[in-house]
Amino acid sequence: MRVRMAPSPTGPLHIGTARTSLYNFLTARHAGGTYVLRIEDTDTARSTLEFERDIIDNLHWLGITWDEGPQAADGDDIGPFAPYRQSLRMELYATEADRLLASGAAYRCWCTPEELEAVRKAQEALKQPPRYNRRCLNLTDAERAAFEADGRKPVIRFKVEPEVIRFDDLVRGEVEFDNSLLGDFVIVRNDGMPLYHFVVVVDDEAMEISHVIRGEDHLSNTPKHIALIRALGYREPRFGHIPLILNADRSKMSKRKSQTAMSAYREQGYLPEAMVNFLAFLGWSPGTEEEIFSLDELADRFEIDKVHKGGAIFDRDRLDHLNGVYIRALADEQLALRLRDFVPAAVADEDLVRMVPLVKERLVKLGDVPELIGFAWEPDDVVAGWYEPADLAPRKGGPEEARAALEGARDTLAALDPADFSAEVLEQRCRAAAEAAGMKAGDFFSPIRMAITGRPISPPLFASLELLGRERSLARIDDALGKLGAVRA
RNA sequence: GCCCCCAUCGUCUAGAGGCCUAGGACGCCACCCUUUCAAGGUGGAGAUCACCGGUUCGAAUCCGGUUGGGGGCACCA
Repeated sequence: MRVRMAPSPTGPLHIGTARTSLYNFLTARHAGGTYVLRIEDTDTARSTLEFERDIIDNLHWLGITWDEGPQAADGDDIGPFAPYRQSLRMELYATEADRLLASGAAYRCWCTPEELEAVRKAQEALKQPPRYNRRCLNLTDAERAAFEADGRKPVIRFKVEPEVIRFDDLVRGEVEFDNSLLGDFVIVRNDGMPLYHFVVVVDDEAMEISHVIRGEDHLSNTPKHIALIRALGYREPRFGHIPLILNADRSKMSKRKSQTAMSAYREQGYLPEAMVNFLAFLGWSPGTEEEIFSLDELADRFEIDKVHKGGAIFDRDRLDHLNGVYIRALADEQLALRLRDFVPAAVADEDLVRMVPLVKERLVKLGDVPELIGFAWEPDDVVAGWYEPADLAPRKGGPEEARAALEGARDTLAALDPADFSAEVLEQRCRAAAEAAGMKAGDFFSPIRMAITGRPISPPLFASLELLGRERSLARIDDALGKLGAVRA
């Protein structure tokens, strides 16, 4: 089995392309087949090396690897059928187009876009299906010469025969189309650039692809491909059309309505293993109630014929949940490593590891870490700037309660030997201080929380104090007391 | 407009004629735990399986139609 993914570098790696790539990858891995990456960059106006780099990098990030094709955006292609970039395979396409021309399966057409548009309009007015009227199919030599003399450059059209095309789709079963409804489509532009429907067929044959797994948006293009395959005398691969990933309104997932660039998810701190797990289940399930799967486990269990037919909405809530599951499953040191890029470089690695237990079960995305525990590395005055004096008051109480709690906390912390500055001792002493002040624990702790973390919600208070240390904790409590005093004066 | 595909809780799904008074998960609600927020635990609401007909002793599962949704019909991919 040889499968391939064929992204077009006309944009960053799209969630849908990633899922299609994943399904291809899993299919290949499951069967012990070969996986090929081919870059479809025949649209030179829109293709860029930057996008190619983004696609390859993010595919690698997900853990998807391939046996043949470019391994890096600016690296060499590896594999027996190199090159794997279509822009480098022009001679082959030219040769195959010539074969089609020679056999009469294709012909040159000199119609201009304006003429084509006029014909289309007329057909629509007559409620006829809009398709090419074959004006150039049987031109005389004189007519062709006239067009050439006119400076017109011809496109090459494939002559679609009126026949019913049937195929057994890997996920949809028997499907049939009536090609007599199709117009003769263009396979080579008038600037000599071959077009998608043509090159995809030529390359799949050249690269000996046995299974073509792609999005459902290509289902109705398949009869064109099969017609081309037959005209060229190629072997017909198996086709499998997987359902589309949808926007919340059930239209095809688009940049307009959803976040579609994989890099955006990566930057927010989604874990690749969570993304892979999530994507895999958008249109497939193992048929059991298990739902946490690693890439290897997926490769083991995935079967293309168990893929669903209906499209699936991209559900952020579910992705968030899965991401949390994967974050919590990480060992502290591992999580610290993953968090590295989301925390200022000035924060020492060992300090970062100490922060992990405080944030681990609160993180939805790695990128949430500054919001959760930024107080640990931000300077005291910055943290003090996060709240107003009034925010120090406990839920039920005012400045007086805040002052009482803060003063009680200051005395308690000041009396502690630095060696005893642990969450456990802190909690014990502070509870005692709350009782001495005649306050409920919650009311007593909340002003302290605000003073220490600058926020009304935070990781556990005493662990936060321990993390910060005695001096910085005291300084922040004094800052809070100062803000309180300023109000009173 | 034409062609094709699809259709189970709001969402992702289990379900291949009797195991289904339709199961799980996310989200939502309540309670428990608790210094806040999470995490965790327990419970709950939520689907006449789009609708109508047919086949069958029996249908979410098979067939037909209807409706709804989606995709495709480029000198884009």
